[in-house]
Amino acid sequence: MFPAAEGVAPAVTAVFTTVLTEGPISRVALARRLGLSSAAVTKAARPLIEAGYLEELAATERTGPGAGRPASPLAIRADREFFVGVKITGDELIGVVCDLRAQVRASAHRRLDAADVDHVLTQLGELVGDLLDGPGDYRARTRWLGLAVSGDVDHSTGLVRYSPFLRWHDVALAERAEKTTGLTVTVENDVKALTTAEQWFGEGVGADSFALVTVGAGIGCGLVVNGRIVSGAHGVAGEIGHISFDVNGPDCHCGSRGCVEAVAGADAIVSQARAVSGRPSLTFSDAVSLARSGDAAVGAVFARAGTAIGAGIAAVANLVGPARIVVSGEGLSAYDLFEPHIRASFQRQAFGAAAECPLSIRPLPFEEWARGAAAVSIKALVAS
Amino acid sequence: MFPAAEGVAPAVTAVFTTVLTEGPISRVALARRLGLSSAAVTKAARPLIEAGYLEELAATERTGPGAGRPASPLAIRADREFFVGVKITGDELIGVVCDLRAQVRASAHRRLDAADVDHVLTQLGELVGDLLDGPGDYRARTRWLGLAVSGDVDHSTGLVRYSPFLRWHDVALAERAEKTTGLTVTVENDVKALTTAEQWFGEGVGADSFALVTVGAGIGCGLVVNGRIVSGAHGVAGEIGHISFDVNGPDCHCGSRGCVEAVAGADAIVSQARAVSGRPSLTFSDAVSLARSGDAAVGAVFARAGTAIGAGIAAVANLVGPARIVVSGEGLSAYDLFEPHIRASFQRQAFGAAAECPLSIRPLPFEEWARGAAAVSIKALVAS
DNA sequence: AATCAATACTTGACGAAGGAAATTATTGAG
DNA sequence: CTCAATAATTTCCTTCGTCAAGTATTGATT
Repeated sequence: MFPAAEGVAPAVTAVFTTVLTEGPISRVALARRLGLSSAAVTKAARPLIEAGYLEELAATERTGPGAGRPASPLAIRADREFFVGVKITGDELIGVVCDLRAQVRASAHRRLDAADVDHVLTQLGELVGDLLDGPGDYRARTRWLGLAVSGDVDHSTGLVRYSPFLRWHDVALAERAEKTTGLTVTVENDVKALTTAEQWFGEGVGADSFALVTVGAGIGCGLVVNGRIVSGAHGVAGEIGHISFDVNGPDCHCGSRGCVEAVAGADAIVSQARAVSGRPSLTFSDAVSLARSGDAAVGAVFARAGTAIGAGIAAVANLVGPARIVVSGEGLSAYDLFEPHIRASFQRQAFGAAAECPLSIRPLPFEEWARGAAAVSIKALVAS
Repeated sequence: MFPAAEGVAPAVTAVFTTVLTEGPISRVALARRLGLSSAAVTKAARPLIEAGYLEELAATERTGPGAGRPASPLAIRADREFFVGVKITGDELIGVVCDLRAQVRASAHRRLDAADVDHVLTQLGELVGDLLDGPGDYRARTRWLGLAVSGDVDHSTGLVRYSPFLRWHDVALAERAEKTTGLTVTVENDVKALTTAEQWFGEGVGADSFALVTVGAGIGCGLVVNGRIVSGAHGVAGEIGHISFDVNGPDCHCGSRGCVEAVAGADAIVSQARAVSGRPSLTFSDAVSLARSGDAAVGAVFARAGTAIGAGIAAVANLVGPARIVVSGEGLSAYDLFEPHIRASFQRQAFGAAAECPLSIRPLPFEEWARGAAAVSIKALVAS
């Protein structure tokens, strides 16, 4: 399988991971970066090159003084292997094929008529078939399938303990999906999957700690601290949506009041917008249009939501002090309406140097969720 | 120095750390616990025993089936080495001598007339002399001094970057204290030091993650996630005191409003108690007495403070999901006034399973800060 | 052009660390 | 008094990574 599979040589994994995340890099630079001797890097790189996972690039133009043998950087051979990632929602499957660098090569989706496990698996099997047997001829070079599900997921066993949106309890999803597809399956919580993608292939690269905040139906948060994802001892972590920033705020379905989600969740925004506009059938995109066309009352709803999100982000910054924070999600398709209020609120409530934490605020293509699932399976390959 | 000093054998450190924190434990149990072969544990334990750090206890009564050779558990020889820990505040030095198990063997303190570095160092030298040359004859078996300071501290270099209470900027404290005392000095932020003590020798033992909340002049929080202390990329972490739980709450000195500290800090409690009681010179202990004797208005001040602390703790639980939370600090000498409100507020705002996180609420002897400093130096010994 | 310094990489001998399996130690049960 | 069970140790071996020496490839200097 993977060159380091049996007898796991730490250096092999370290070298591969570093080349994967920090791009073409010479052996000497790797040695410095990893605290290894250059001899160790040479030895670790060889099986990876022989197995086709790495390749040597032509010497690049020199930097520094000018004398000396030029480096021949190691790079990932992105098309050595492909990975399928699928995000499972209550009414849809979104699937992608990614290469080793987590670049999306193909995508497809399927509507779900029901969320029962059998139906989902049937559709999943067909979706994977469409992706792998369609143009691109990925089938032969694909062994892994990553699934992303919202809710409480045990990544190590592939068990979905409880997923409220899907109404699943204790579903052995990895096992069943392996039977259906013949691929090796990883299952992960959707926010954690997205966080993994960001950690290895996005803005989290090189950062020892960072936070990813997702804004959509719910407000979630994936956390990386000391280079590792935070899971929560009781299965709860990153519940930024249920931090209360206003003791007198509106009731939240969780039983508390003034939660971020009760003000900034998609449902909350729609119902507030309906109330202030007097239009009971208004949708989220109607609200966005109204706000953009200058409706002050609806604009204030978005402002209030942005302020709440900023408060939640400030709490993250004050508590764990991530190196950077990415704010993303479907809700941020209207990010122009949120952004200034998120930033202002964050600056107001971040304590001292925490206010220096860079925020990236950007919308999130829905495919990203599926890409996150694929990223988890890439990580699983490396660990295998 | 330490048996594993040169050529750092990971197993030696792992064995020592585990015996230190998880008490007398047999080699076989250690092997299971650490994922090592029993042969490796035998080899790692030998130099530790020879150096006098560990000893073999007599076989204990058996558990389980009943047949087989009884285990001879390994235990720390607590009096093998002693450690001085000193907490430096703006007007006092509190010092202790601890043994290897971080048990306090002696303590002393000194008032400070000024907080300038020279004066502090002079007093520190005398305090250390008093502790080591007094009864107990610790001098010969003491090589380490741990210092705990509030503010921004670079533990790796022993530099105090900025300490607001002491008004210190960029003081090379470790270096200077080593010259003064002749001991090897570690410097750490006071809350982190206390957290270390709790992680290795207190309620954090065995927990992969936990939080320590200190209630006093300020409200602080030390966090351990995935077994490691959280430091914050920008030097800020655990600032639970500046999480806002009420957008319309009172102004805080940090520039925001409704911060936990602005309601539950010692100063905030005193000034609120003065306002409601109409006694402008009332002290913190006066407020405690009034509340305990049934003064409803002053009682409400404490209730409000407890509610604020509970909100902050709920934010920690929702975000990082620690295995347990310890609430402690000078302010909790009046913990009977806080406790029910902390718990009620926590339960209300903790999301889902986060509410299952056990809270330990207890007062904190002031010496504990100094013990924390000593614990950091014990950790430094092990890492050396 | 020949040489040299500088840097990148490779090779092979060595040593440290930990594992596997056999061996010794010590107990309780039959 | 033997046997089964568990704990600890010993011996031998593999693996991993370092060290130091050597090869490769460049620009600069003579």
